[in-house]
Amino acid sequence: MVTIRDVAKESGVSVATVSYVLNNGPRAVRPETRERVVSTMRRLNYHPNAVARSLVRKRTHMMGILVGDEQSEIVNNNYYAGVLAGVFAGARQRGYNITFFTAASTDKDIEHHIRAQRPDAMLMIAPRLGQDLPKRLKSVGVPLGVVGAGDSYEDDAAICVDVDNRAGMRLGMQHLWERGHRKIVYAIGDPNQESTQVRRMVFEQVLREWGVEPSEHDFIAHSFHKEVVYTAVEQRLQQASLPTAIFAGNDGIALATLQAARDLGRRVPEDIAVIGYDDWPIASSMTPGLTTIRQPMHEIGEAVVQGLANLIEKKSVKAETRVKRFPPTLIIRDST
Amino acid sequence: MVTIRDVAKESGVSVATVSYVLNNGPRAVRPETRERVVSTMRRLNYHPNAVARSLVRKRTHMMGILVGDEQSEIVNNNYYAGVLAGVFAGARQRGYNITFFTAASTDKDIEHHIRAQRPDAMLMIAPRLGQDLPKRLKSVGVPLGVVGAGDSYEDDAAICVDVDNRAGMRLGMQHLWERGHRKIVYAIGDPNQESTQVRRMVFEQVLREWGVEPSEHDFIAHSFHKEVVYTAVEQRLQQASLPTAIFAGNDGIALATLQAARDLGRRVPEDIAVIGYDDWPIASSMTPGLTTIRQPMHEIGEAVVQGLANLIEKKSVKAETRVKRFPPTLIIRDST
DNA sequence: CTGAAAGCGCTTACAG
DNA sequence: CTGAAAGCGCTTACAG
Repeated sequence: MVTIRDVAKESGVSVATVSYVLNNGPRAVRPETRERVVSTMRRLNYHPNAVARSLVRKRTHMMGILVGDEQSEIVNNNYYAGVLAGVFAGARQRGYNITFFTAASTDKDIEHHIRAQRPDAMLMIAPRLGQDLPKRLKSVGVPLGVVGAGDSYEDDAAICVDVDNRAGMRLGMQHLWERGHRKIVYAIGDPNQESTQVRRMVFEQVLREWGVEPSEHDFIAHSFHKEVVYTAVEQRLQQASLPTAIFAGNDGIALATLQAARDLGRRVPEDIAVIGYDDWPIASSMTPGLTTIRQPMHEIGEAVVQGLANLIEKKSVKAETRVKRFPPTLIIRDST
Repeated sequence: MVTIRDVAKESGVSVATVSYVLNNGPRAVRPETRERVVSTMRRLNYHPNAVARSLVRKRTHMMGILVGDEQSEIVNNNYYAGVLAGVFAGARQRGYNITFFTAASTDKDIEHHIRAQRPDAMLMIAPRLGQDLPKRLKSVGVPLGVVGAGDSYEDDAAICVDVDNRAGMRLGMQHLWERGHRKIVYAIGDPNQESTQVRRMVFEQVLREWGVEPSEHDFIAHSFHKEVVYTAVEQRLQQASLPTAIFAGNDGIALATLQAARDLGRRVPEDIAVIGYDDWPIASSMTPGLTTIRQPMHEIGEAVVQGLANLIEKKSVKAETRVKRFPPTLIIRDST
């Protein structure tokens, strides 16, 4: 590998000078000298070693994401994947790489890993509630960007981006109301997610506004696993006092719901309406096409990275960009 | 940040000694000394700087993946995502991080980026054919692992892992034959993918074995985009000389195919049978449940990383592990 | 406008 | 068993 020293020697200048042409400053270099250096860099096929650079600059141009024991999110959760695509796009614009830290499992391990690797920032996508990692990161001094956790980590995260879940839930409920639905069951996701909590709250709130007192019976599944959802829907649809609509916690839950309804011979939306949340790419291909609440996953992913990049580079960020909420959209298809 | 020097001073030893206890060798340290060093490391909350380490060791413990202008694969291609999950699992086992290089677009950029970042290896998942990146990487000296490209990059890649596509295609064709299908259309994917090429070849071969001369008319779509597939299937199903079955290039194509058939009022499998390829997590949730050829995506992802790790660490790899083919499985559901 | 030198935080021969 | 020192490949004050 050719180093800065080789280029210096070959150009008859000092390594300092080579460095200054490499970085376009901060000190000026005489045009002829710069020319000469540039051409020998090209001739020797020189590429500055980013590792050495990181060491002295104390900046790795890398943002980290943790990947746990099971990496099922990437495969089974299109929200996660959609946000990730946005994260990559944002990282590309700002010149960051995205590193998945695989090695760690306990919070302590993770802290160790991060202190060792020196990412410029860390990212959490749809984290579970009640983790103390954000606090640890804060003490380590690595800025944290959190996506899809509402304001639950607002104190310890530098950037919080999410969809406006209250608005999204109301959008869906209002749509069901307009379609004449009064008896609605919520096939709700993992209670350990902030979004689940908020949406549940709004669901109950809206029910009360309709003059209906919500009960535990209105919630089923409590999980994102398709098998669990399938069974829960199957059971609920065979009990007395049938709902006319099911609100699904996300489009994955909606898919399992459609499947259970189909297997029971129920027509959607005639016998039972189904509405999802997220608008996964496959939503329009479901049978029937799924009505759902769209989250701008790509924009959300881009936004965290932009926010973090601003923070890293400008050392500060406007208060109104620290916490960002994107508006959801109601996408009406054939399932309601 | 506390450094090795702080620990040395605080323990009354040299930095060399601290380094040797840190790495458990290669030189022995007196037990009492080691004890003392370990405890001050803990007390000072010391975490060795991986960047500095990488600089001297010339090993980053990182494998890189390129992400292009559009990152749609992660969202729309469950094969890619499934392999990725396996890659993460393998990386975790062997102590590597996975970095997505976002910055580059041209091959030259990419080479530059890689020379700068110094990944221990690079990974390509389902790459398009005819790229010269593999050759460039070879000249850079970074080992390359290729997944899902058959043997097309065998000369320049260090590790090639894939499913046995010939076997997979035969499995599907034989199943269709047994179900009585003689007139089959192949909704084929992007011709720029090795898998597409191989499967097409086997498709034609099997047809000839059946005594049927394949024609251009037997292939439709030539793309992985669902809109393109939808339109192609829609048109084909309204022409004369209807097929009794459609073989889809992957499960995404199969989904769009099912959708088109449904919208035309065709019953699956009664009017038209559909078989997919890959076995995405949603395959069982389609309407009807999709018969498909399963690829062990997770194992494939793990295998590349294991192969590369062996290469990096042992400097060599057995010839039989350099190229690896996993057997596919026929998963029979309700669409055939 | 430019060079010589210190330093980033480690590892590892060299010498005892 | 251990320390002093060189070196990995850069950046950036310091001095001219």
